[in-house]
Amino acid sequence: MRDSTLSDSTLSDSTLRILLVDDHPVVRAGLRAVLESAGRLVVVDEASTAAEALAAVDRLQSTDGGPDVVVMDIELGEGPSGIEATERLGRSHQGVPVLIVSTYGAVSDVQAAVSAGALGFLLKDASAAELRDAVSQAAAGSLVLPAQLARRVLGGGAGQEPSLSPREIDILEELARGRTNQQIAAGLFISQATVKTHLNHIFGKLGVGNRTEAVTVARARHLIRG
Amino acid sequence: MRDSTLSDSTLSDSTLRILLVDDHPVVRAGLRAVLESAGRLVVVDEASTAAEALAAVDRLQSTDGGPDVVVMDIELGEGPSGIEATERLGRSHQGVPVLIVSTYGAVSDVQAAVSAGALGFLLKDASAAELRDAVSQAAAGSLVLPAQLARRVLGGGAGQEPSLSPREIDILEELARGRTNQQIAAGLFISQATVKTHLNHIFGKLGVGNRTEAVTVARARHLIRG
DNA sequence: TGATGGATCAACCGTTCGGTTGATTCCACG
DNA sequence: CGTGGAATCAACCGAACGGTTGATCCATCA
Repeated sequence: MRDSTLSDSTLSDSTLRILLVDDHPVVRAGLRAVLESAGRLVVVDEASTAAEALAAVDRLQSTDGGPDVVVMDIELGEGPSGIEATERLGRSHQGVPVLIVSTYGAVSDVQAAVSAGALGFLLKDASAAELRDAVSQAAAGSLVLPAQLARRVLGGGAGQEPSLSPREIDILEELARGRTNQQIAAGLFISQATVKTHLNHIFGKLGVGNRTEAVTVARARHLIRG
Repeated sequence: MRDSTLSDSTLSDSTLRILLVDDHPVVRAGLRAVLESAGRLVVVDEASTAAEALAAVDRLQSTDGGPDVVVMDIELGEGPSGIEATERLGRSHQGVPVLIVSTYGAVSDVQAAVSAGALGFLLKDASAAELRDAVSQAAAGSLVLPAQLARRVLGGGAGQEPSLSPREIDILEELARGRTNQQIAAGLFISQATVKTHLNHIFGKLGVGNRTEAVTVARARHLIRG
């Protein structure tokens, strides 16, 4: 499955190969420094966008057996968010453990991350040891949630996070740009009727009543960039 | 935490001593890795809050001649922001060059940083080379602003940043929550006509054509929370 | 193979929004 | 003391939105 000179099992003391995904070079350097400081973890590649991340996993899987863990920032600048990237990874490359790191610990973010298939959610103010432990746990298939987050997320114990389809995300992105239904229809080569159908589905899934609120909620849940 | 064997003058090609201020251990590690990768820069101390930063500068100045540059995150978690810390540093320890780093490049943030006395404003997605150059420039007393930010701040082409009135901000906050004009009117104890008037002013000032886009632009410019 | 869910489209209808014009009050600034 | 900006309100109208129902096509999946 991976570097055969070390081990071909998933022994807990073998080297863990990590793919870093963050749009900030500084943060990537920091994560790399922290992760590699203990010796057992090694960063085999870095990506700064969702697209790069997908490509990197592809490449790594076809040549090296793939990364053991993907450490992904929830925020990736312009393009798709870390949540979206995680969802896509889950659909195309099942079984790759993703650890989401974020600056803030909004309950909705954590829920969105877990719904998207992430095997962990860490804050950027986590200590080096916490980060390394979380990576190990994720590699072993365990879900890692710091106590303070877990309490808030599980304590609230509400409903499930409904997941939006890729097309619905497209619509949402257009919405955020202030486009009218007509403009969205033209831009996506579909009819206004279809746009309205998607919109109604989106409103239902997000629990909102209009487009403006939909954008706000989508942003808060990192479903779209921004 | 430092290295007195290198130099005690401020010659331009001597080692530059840096104080890092950021509340995220990962980001500090990243900044340190990037800054020290070239050899001429050395991080002599780190702080995670404004108070720690002030204390660190105090200590460094009384024992070693102080840091040559303070690299400060604009966001420092709970306590005072990097902007506030910069202001305080300017009042109590004149002459310490501060370089602000931020995730976003809101014009208002840049203006606030410069007003507070910062000698530079960098985005976290800056390259390693940009960061190191900016530190050198700041140490030499020059203001460093990446081209893309400078253009926006100095109004290269467009116009001034239109300022919204407090009432308009109120309206904008309600907009972001997805409220209808009727709901906004009720919530603010005014008529729908007034809401519409404010809305039209807002659209004009922000250069947008509808409420959804207005919220997006307002958020991007940090005019409202979120 | 039937079921499910995503994506597409249509027609209808009431509500809300956005644009415009014009007006009044209040306060700050010079 | 006038000027101007901010905030308030009214009335009108066309355009856009939101809700609803119902339908087709297609891929995936049990």
